[in-house]
This record gives sequence, structure tokens and C-alpha cells, in this order.
Amino acid sequence: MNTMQLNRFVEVAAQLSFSKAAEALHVSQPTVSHQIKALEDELGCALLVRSTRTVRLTDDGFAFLEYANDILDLAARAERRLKHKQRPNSQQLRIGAQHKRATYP
Amino acid sequence: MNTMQLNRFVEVAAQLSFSKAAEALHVSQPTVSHQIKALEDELGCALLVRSTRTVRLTDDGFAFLEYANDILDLAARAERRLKHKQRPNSQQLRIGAQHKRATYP
DNA sequence: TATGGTTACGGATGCCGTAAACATC
DNA sequence: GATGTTTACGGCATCCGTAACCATA
Repeated sequence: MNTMQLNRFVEVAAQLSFSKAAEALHVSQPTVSHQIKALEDELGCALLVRSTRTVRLTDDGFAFLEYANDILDLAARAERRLKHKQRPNSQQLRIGAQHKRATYP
Repeated sequence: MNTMQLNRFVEVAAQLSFSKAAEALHVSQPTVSHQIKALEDELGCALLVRSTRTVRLTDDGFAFLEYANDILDLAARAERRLKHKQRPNSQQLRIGAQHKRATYP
């Protein structure tokens, strides 16, 4: 499992279209198809129902979409944290004065 | 970024040794070295300090370790959820009667 | 029949392991 | 000098894009 696959799945789920997702992601349509299939194979279940004209999420797809978004969010936080060389005590531009963050540290 | 890289990093961080991590993961030592380096390149910073005899985490490494564990945990939950074909209402062996789960759905 | 997803296929890239080189204790 | 990591390198697998195929509305 990798962030590329998750990105593609999230995009397809948002667009409900492989071709539009491919366009938005600047890759070819077969590439999206390949990677979604690889993800489905790894997970051992279908995430999407294709009927040549329409795409919709399976129940598993809905469930996994939440995880995918959470994982991508975590990965993005980690990258921002390290790439911007933030130190643990120098949080960036925190609006409001909450002492605990919502979900992840 | 992928779960393999994260797995290897977490293992190296646990063992504080590339060779022991490689042994535990049943891959060669250079493979671990390659993947950790790829991860560091992608993140744009060093996660580990190598001194040929000892390995220790950088500050960035400590920070990233938490994210890595969280991401791997999420990925594992997602896989368990889908591979075991659990339906949302048929949670497995829940001890106690909590109505909300602790962190993730 | 037209649209949209999948499969086939070829070239390029990447990955892993063996072997050699390198660095520290 | 011994231990442990990195670099070099070669074979194999994987990935991506073009093109062809296929299925549905």
C-alpha cells in the first residue's frame, strides 16, 4: 500500500470517474485503473463497482475511503512537519488557543 | 511513501540496527539501507544517524516515528476490516460496552 | 454507436540480493 | 582487524503510456 494508490482511489471516489480522476491527476486512465486494481488485489476486495458508464463505491469502498483519507492526512502532516523543519514546540500558525489538537498529535 | 518503507524504518528504530532489522524482516541489509534512504530522500531529511557501529534516531526521526506507527496502525486496521469482511455493525470481540471507539472508526 | 474502463504490450524505471568498498570502534 | 553500513552492479519485476479491446447506455 502506498500513498499514490490512496491518492488515486480518493480522487476516483471524488469524481466517480476513472477518466476524470486521471485527468485531474495528470496520469493516463489505464494507470489509474492499474493502481486501483493493485490496491483492490492487496486488500482482497472490490472498492468500486464499474459498469462502463458509471462508477460507484462498494460498501468496502466507503469504509476504506475513510481510512485512505486519514492515512493521507497523516502522511501529509508528517511531510509538512519534516520538510518545514518544525521543531515539536514551534507549531505553525495555530488559530485559537486549543491545547489539544483534534485527532492526531 | 509506502507501508514497506515505514515498516522497515520502525523496525530499525526498534532495533537500532540495520542488520538486526534486516534479519527480523527477512530481507537483506542493503535492502533496508536502500529503503530507509529512499524514505529520507522523499522526506528531505535524515531520520537516522549512522556511525558504522551505532544507529540512533535524529529529532526528525523521533517525530516521524510517531507518524509512521500511526499510519501503519491505520493501514493495518483498514486491511483487517476489509479482509475479514466485517460489516460496520458486526465488530469483533469487543470487551466492555463502550459505544464509541477510542480513536478510529 | 459512442463513451468509458480494461487488457495487451513494450520500453523504461526501480527493486532486491550478492559482492566489494568503506568507516569506526 | 572486526563489525556494520553504504555503494556498485546485474537480473528480475514492476510501472507507465499507447493502442487495441470490450461492455453498456
